[in-house]
Amino acid sequence: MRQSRLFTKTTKNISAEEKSLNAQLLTRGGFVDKLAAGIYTHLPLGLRVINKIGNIIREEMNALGAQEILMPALQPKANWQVTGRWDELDVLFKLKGDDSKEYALGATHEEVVVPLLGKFIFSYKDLPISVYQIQTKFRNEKRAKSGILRGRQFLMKDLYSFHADEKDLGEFYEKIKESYWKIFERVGIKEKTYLTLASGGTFSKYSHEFQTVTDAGEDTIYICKKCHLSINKEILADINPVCPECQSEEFDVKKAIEVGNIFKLNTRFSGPFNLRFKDADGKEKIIFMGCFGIGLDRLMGTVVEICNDENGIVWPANIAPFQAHLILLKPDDKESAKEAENIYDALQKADIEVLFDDRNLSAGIKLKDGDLIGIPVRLVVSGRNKGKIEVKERAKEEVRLLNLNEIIELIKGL
RNA sequence: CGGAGUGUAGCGUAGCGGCUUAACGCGCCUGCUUUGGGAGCAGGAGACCCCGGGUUCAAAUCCCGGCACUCCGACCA
Repeated sequence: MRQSRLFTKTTKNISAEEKSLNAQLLTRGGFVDKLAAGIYTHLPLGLRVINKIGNIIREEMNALGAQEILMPALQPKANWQVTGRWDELDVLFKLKGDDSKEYALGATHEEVVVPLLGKFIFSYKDLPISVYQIQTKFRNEKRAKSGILRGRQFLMKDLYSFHADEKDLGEFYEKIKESYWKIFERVGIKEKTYLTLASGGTFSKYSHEFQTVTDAGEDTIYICKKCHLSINKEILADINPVCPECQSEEFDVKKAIEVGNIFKLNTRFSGPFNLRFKDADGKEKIIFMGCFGIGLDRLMGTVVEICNDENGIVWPANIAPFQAHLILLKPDDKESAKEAENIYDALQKADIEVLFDDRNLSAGIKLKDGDLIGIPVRLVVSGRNKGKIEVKERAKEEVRLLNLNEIIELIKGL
């Protein structure tokens, strides 16, 4: 894509009121725009990141055999009354149509997915099954905060699994854990992420959260020095002061942000909706469920909180908005302009996503913008280096002169 | 939902009761000069000073009430 055609612009001036680092960098770089507290537009660069995160999640969910669907955000009151959550769930947005029928905006989708699957699951032969979606969630947070980390509207991957018994649910739960680790590895935050024992809410005693350590986090976790399992402060009183996994009593205390949460719902929702199946022995049995979430916006914000330096964002290669940032430093120099056009074409033919800064602006602006936007590989064409292209990786200091083939190899290897 | 702070041009800010005809920086437009780390000169456009009420000869400025945003806390299936 030609940067001269990108309608968003970077800016130096953002409100002193915006304290959150992820919001500062994403706003300055033109990735997001805030409409209201906790409500953001994804601009072209930001949407590309979100889509890459979404596709990584899709690949891992599909690998588990889960099937992608898309459920409605607008949900009838009646469904929420079945589970009692119309009155219980204080973050639920409620609204009335002209006909005075009442609706909820989906804060989560158990109330839709359970009756949905009830239309298709009859026999033990239909189990297990899992479905997921990537969809907008609405939660009326009393206080939106931390930039895109806690919004009132956000994209979430939520997967719901259906099982014949508790044992099968437990096995699937372990598989999801592995799958989540792969996702967090691919988006570049695995090293700072800890499996964390947390409250199970109203569903079960405990759940597991994937908590990524950053000072921007809202949660406090106790990381076991011995086995690296961590414990959310919220339940520490229950099991204090011993790690359930290894009995160690030594912890590192850190702030962290919850990037994923996995629950054994058991029969909390299959019960009220009477979701049953006929087992091989001819008996009607209740279905066991699990639910498994990852917030996409929050994941993007978490990556930004971790991957940055004083000059801007440093995107991990797998989720960067583009793979390469080609910068034509002196657009008036016809020879290097032609060279840059040729490189642009060649990279695109090699199937590399490239942002081409062809703007007629000063060198300083272009280089600063490049660092702020944070694309992993920067290619500078200035007419200075005949036959070679100046290459700098965003995460490194070193500048190298390479030819086109070497560059393509470098980018594909990241 | 409690506490605190802040709302002035597209953005960031100054001005906080009378030399105010609302100023400065960024951005934007014109022209010229520039081009390896947010360039220079000259000219120009752009503001219901958040909304509503009040005090006063006089309100961006003081008072009251909204609304919005930010931070702290509570909350966070």
